[in-house]
Amino acid sequence: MSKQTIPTPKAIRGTQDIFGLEAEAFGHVVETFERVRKLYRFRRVEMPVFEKTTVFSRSLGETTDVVSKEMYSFEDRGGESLTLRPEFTAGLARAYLTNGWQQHAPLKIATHGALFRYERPQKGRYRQFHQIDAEVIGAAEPQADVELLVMADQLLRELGIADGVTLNLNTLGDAPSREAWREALIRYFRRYEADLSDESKERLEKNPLRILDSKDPRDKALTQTAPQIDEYLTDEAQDFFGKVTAGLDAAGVAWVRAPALVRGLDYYRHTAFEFITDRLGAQGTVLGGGRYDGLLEALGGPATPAVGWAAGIERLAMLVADARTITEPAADVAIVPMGAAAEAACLGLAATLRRGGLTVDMGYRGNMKKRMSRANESGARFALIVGDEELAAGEATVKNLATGTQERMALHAIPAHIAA
RNA sequence: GCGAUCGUAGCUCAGUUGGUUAGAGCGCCGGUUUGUGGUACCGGAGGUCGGGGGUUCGAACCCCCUCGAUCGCCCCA
Repeated sequence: MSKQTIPTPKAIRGTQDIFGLEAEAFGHVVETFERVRKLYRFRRVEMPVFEKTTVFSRSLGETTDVVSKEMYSFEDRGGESLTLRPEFTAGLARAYLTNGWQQHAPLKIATHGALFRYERPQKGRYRQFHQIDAEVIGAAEPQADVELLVMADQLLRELGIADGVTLNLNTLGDAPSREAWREALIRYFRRYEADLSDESKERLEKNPLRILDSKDPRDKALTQTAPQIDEYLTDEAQDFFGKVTAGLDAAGVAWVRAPALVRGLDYYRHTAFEFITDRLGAQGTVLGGGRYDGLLEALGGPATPAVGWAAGIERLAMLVADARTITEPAADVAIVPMGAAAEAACLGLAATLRRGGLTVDMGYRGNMKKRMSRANESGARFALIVGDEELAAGEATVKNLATGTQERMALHAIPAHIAA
């Protein structure tokens, strides 16, 4: 562009500047979420983007990858370790405990905003990314799981991206079920340890459930015949899962059982789910969540059942943009003043029309040809041309940009003409 | 953190085995038209070839480093 001696700073890796149509798609996702969440009476929450590091390290577990290498942590001037939130749930749980929101239990809340993880960027995966999030805290009932899932389903439908998206559903059972299953898996995989991929050999020690969703063909051969959670579900856990699936069926939400869908951390119980699309490659999960009875205790609170989900706005926006359901809003009218006197008068005209709810474009500069050209690009149905002649008569020339026909008209008659 | 592919104009890309002043389309600006857009024609601006180093008489092209992007792995709480 120019010979600069001052180098322009570049954007941070993994961040994005979202503009125009993409930003419209992004906003559409958030607006749709806001609308749907109100239908289900989820209350809005605004949260800080940073917390004490312990909020995340305790709730997520010190040894998880997220905590050990993916958090943006720093010390403030008082020497306290703070962290940009890598997820919503831990902060919401903290707020629930520190603000006494127990009084509202069961509390249905929703929020959205930026999250930060120090990861290698990929399609639909960024270091600063954005999610919408819904949680029910203080409800042990399967109805909470159902309500969240039905809401998620409705959201995807209203976004027009439900085609090609499948709800994958699993249960991890209650604590005894989960523990029995976990031990059975360890016994099973230890027998075939030599045949496992290197990653899964390590998972066997750290996070055995994760072997089940390994992509390595060597592992896949073994996971086929691995013990299933169903064999280890207690009656209570079975009953819980049955109520969730029955609720989904009653609400007309399609789902498939995904026995390999797991959550690594111990406090995950019962329901685990992901809405997965076939259109985003390796980043196919479009919305995911589950029940996390036990998290609140990890933060020093009383035993509190909770369930929730989150969805990446960028990924949803990509699907929305692919579906071509989004356009940048067109103007209703474009005003084309000619001359200084007309320009001043047109500021008044523009304000009047906008106060009346019309979308109005009026350029800052340019000759008439240029302004007409801009009027055309704005998508306006009408151009209002005001020169000295019109001004003197209290009129404007109203040009229909689609047909090219135009007529002189009194200013006060314009709103009705446009509305017609 | 690991692997692969790729960085040329605002955008999408071309650029021969290394060989003069690096091209096209779209977009942008101006003109044909100083009160009329969308079409057409004419003209113009715009490039440290991502950055640095090296090889060579000569590098957009070859080599090394680096930054970034894309795709995948790990991970996805």
